[in-house]
Amino acid sequence: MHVTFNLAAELDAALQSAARSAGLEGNDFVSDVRTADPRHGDFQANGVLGYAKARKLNPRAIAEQLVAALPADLRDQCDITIAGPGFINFALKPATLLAWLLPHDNQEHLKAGASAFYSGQRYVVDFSSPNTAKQLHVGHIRSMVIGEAICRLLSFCGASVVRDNHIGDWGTQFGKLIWGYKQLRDDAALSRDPLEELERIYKAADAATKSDAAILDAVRAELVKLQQGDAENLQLWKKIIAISSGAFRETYERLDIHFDHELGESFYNDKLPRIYAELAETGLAVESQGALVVFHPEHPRFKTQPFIVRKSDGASNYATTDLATMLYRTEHFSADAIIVLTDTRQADHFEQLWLTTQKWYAAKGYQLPRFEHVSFGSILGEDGKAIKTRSGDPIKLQALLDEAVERAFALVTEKSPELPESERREIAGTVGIGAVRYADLAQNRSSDYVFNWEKILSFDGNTAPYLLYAVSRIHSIFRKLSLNPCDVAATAGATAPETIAEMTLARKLLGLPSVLTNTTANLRPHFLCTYLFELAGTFSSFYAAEKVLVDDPAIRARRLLLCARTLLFLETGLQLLGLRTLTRM
RNA sequence: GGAUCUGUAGCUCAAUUGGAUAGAGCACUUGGCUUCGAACCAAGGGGUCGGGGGUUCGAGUCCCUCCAGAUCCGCCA
Repeated sequence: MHVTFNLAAELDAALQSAARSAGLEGNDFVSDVRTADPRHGDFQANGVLGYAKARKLNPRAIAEQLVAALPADLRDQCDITIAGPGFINFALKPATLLAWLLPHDNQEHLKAGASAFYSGQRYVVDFSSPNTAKQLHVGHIRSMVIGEAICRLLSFCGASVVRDNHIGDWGTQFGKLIWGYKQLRDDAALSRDPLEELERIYKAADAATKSDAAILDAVRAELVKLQQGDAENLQLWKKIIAISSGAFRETYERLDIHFDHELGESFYNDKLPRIYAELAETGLAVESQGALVVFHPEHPRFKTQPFIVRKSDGASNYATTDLATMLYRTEHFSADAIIVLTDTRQADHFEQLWLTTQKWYAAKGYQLPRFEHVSFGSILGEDGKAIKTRSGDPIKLQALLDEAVERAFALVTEKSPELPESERREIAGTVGIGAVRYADLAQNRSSDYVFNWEKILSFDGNTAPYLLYAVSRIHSIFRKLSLNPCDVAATAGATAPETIAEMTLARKLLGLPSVLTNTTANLRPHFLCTYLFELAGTFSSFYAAEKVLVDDPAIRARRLLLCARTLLFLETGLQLLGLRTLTRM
C-alpha cells in the first residue's frame, strides 16, 4: 500500500484486486470501504456482507479468503481483523499514520491529493441570484454562504468551477420600478442610499397600482415600452441595475463571495425564441388556456400541474429563461454538472425544469449534464417563525452582519481586554461574520433552523468561535517557539504517535479525505463542519492531556507535527467553508 | 384534496445514505489552572429515534399507514 492522500481508495483498490485473486466474482464485488468508528479501526469494508448474502455464502469465510489474499505490505501497515457478521476492520499502525501525516504538510499538497476527486469536471454553480432593486436580507444568506462553500470545495477537489450569479434583472417588477422612478423619486434619498430608495419606490408603486387602476395601466405601459426597446426606459433599466449591483457588490466583498459571471435573466432575452421553437418542434410543449405549457404524464402531479413556458399574454417567464439558461450552460460552458442553489420552495419548479430538460435534450440529441437543485430551508426566529424585525420587515443582511460584528467585539473585549482596540475590531470582524456563516453551514441545509445569537457566538459547541479559538491556540504554540507552523525544523525527527491522545488525534486527522468526498458528493457543507468540530475537540483533549513543549526532542517533534497538521486541516477546512481565520483572538 | 420536506435527550442539532452499544453542544451535577491560551478539558445523569405495521443477517435510515408542523400546487421568482 502506498501511503497516498486517499487511503480509502487505496484500500478499495487492494480489496478489489484481492477479490479477483481470491476467486470472487470480482466485477460484482463492491468493497464498500468507509471510515470506521474508532472503536473498530480506521477503515472498515462491509462489502462481503452484501456479496455473501446475494450468493447465500458464509460472509465470515469470504472475509477470511479476502484478507488472506491481501498483499503482504498492506498487512504490514495495518492490523486487519474480521468482526461481527463479516466486517473487515483496518487499524493503521502508528508508523503508517506518521507516513501519511508527514507529506501532507501544506495546502498545496492537500489540494494535490484532493484534486483527483473531480479532476476534469466542469461545474456551473448558480448561487446568490438576488432580484434587482431589492436589498439583500437574511433570506438571501443561505444561497450565498452555502453556494460559496460549495464552489470552494469543488474547486479544491479538482473541479473547474464556473460561478454564475443569475440575477433577476428582467420581468414585471420593472414596470413598477420605471413608473415609480419617473413619478415618485426622491433624488436626495437616491444619492444617500440608492438601493433603499429604489426599494421604497418599488413598494410605493406597487401599493399605488393596487388602489388606482389608471396607475396599473401606466405601469403596464412602461413595461411594454421597456420590452419593445424604448430608449429612455432601457436606459432607466440599466441605471436601476447598476445601482443594484453596486449595492450587492459591497455585501459580496464583505462576505468574500465571488462570481465569474453575472448572467441575469435579461441576458437570455434573445435566446428564448429557440426554446419555444424546440419545445414545439419536439412536441413537448402544448397550448393550454392560451399559454404554452409542458405536462409530464408519467408524474403523479406534473401530469396535471403545468410547467408554463409562455404566458397567455405571450410573455416569457422564469421557466423560459431557466430553460435557456440550462442550454447556455450546456453549450457555452460545456458543463458536466449544473448546480442551482435556491430555497426549497422552488423545488417543484426545478423538478419540472429538469424533467423537461431531460426530454428536450433526448429529443434533440444534446449531451445531458448532471443537475442538482441544492435546496435549503428557512431561517427562523426564536418563535419558530420566519425571522423578521420587530416591525415585521425582513432583516437586512448588512444590519445582521453589523450586529454580529458588534456582538463579537463585545465578547473579544471581555475576553482579551489587553489587545489593542484596532486588533479587537479586526478579530470581531472575523469572528462575527464567521459565526453567522458557520451557523448556516453547520446545519443540514434541508431543514429550517432557529437563529440564536447566544448559540452562534458561543465558544462551546459546533461554532465558529470554538474553531477559531483552537486555531489561535495552535498558533500560539508556534509563536512561543518563533517558528512558522509550516517550518520543517519544528517537526523534523518526529516519531510515530504513541499515547492514546496522540493516536486519537492522528487518526482523526486521517479522516479528512473521506470527509471531503462525502461533503462534495452530497453537497452538504455541514459534513465538513462536523468534522472540523470533532477535530478541534480531539485536539483540545490532546492538548489538555499531553504537554507539547517537552524537553525530549523526539516527543516534542511528534507532538508539534500533530499540532501543525491540525492547524493546517482546520485552517484549510475553514477557508473552504468561506471563513477567514486568525492567529490570535 | 394532491405533493415535497421535517419530526431523534428538557432545548438546539448530528448520525459517513442499510452497518456494530444512536452521538454532540446548551442546561443540570461533580472534578481539573504557581506548568504550552481554563474562550479549555475530564466525568456523570438524561432516549418508546412522532405512533403502528412491514422488508432482512442488520432499520433512526427503505416500503405502507396514521399523527403533527412547514412549504408548494396555472400564467411571481
